[in-house]
Amino acid sequence: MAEQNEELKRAGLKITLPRIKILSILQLPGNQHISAEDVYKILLEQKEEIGLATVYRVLNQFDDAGIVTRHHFEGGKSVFELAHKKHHDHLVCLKCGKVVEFEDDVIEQRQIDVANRHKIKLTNHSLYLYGECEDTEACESYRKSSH
Amino acid sequence: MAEQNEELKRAGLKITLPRIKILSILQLPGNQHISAEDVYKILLEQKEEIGLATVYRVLNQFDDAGIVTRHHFEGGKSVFELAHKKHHDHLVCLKCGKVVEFEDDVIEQRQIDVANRHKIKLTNHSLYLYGECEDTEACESYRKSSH
DNA sequence: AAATAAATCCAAATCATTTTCAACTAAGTC
DNA sequence: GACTTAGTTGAAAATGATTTGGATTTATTT
Ligand SMILES: [Mn+2]
Ligand SMILES: [Mn+2]
Ligand SMILES: [Zn+2]
Ligand SMILES: [Zn+2]
Repeated sequence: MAEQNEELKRAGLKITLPRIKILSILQLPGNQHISAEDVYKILLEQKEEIGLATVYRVLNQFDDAGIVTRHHFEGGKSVFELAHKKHHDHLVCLKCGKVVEFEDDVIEQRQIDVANRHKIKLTNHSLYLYGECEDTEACESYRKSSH
Repeated sequence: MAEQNEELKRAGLKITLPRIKILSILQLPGNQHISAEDVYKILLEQKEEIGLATVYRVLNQFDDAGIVTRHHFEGGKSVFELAHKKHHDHLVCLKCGKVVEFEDDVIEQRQIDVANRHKIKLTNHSLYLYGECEDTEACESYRKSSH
C-alpha cells in the first residue's frame, strides 16, 4: 500500500496525491513505456483532477531521482518506464507499436570497445531497433488491443 | 560547379537557389551532422535571404529523396548529414559536441539476430553512444572551435 | 495549530517544426 | 522568347510537445 510512499520518500520528494497516482500508473503491468500524455489520459479516466503540466513535472522529477528512465522512440514524444529493471534496449514494431525488450552482452561490450578506441568515456547510449512483425495476424490484433 | 544541380535533378527537384545553397552548405567538410537552425545561420552569414521554413522544407525533401539522413541526437533537435556514405553509427561527446562515426559489423549482425529471434523484420535502427572525451585538453579546445 | 518550504494548477510561454497561402519562378511547350 | 503550369518560396500563423510563472494550496516541521 505505502510502497509508493517509500519510493517517494527515498527520492526526497513530498508525498502528494499526484505523485502517488502517477507512480501507481507507471507500476501497472500494461504501462511500461508510457508517454506523459497517456499517463494524463489515464488520470482523466480515473477522474483525477491533475493537470498535464504536473504530469510532466512529476515525470521529470522521477527521472532526476532515478525512479524512471526516459526513452525517445521514433515519433517525437518521450516515453517513460520504471527504472527498477536491469539495463536493456528496445525493439519496436512500427505497425502495431509493440515494444520488445532485449539485452545483448556482446553489443554492450562492443559499444564499450568502440568508445575506448576513440578515447571517450562512455556515459550512456541509446539503441532502438525498428521493424515490422512478420506475423501479420498477431501484429494486427496487437494493434487493435491498443497497447 | 553544376554538381549539386545534377543531384537535385536526379531527385526530381527543381533547381532553385535555396536548394543549391543548402546542398552546398551540407557538402562543406565542417558541416557533417548539422541542424536546420545551423544551416539557417550559415545562410544568414552568407547574406542569403532564405527563410527558416524553407530550410526545414528543403531538408525534408532531401531526406525523402535520400540525399540526406536525419539523426536524433540527444538534445531535441534533428541533425542532418549527406547520405552518400555507407551506414554508420555515432559516438557523441557531451562536453565538446564532437561526433565520431563508427561502424561495427558485429553489432549490426547481432541486431539482425535479435530481430529475427523476435520474428520482426528489421527496417532500421538508431544507435547513439554518448560520453566524454578522456583528453580534457583536446575536448576543451574542440569545444572552443565550436564545430 | 502555526510556520515554512514545496507542490499544484492553469494559463501563458517556449521550442522545434510544419502549414497556409499569396506571390514568384523554373522548366517544358509553341 | 513568350506562354503555361506545376512547383517553390517567404512570412506569418499554426502546431504539438514540453516548460514556466505566479497566485494558491498542501505536506511536513516545530
Ligand atoms: Mn523497457
Ligand atoms: Mn554520420
Ligand atoms: Zn507488430
Ligand atoms: Zn569532448
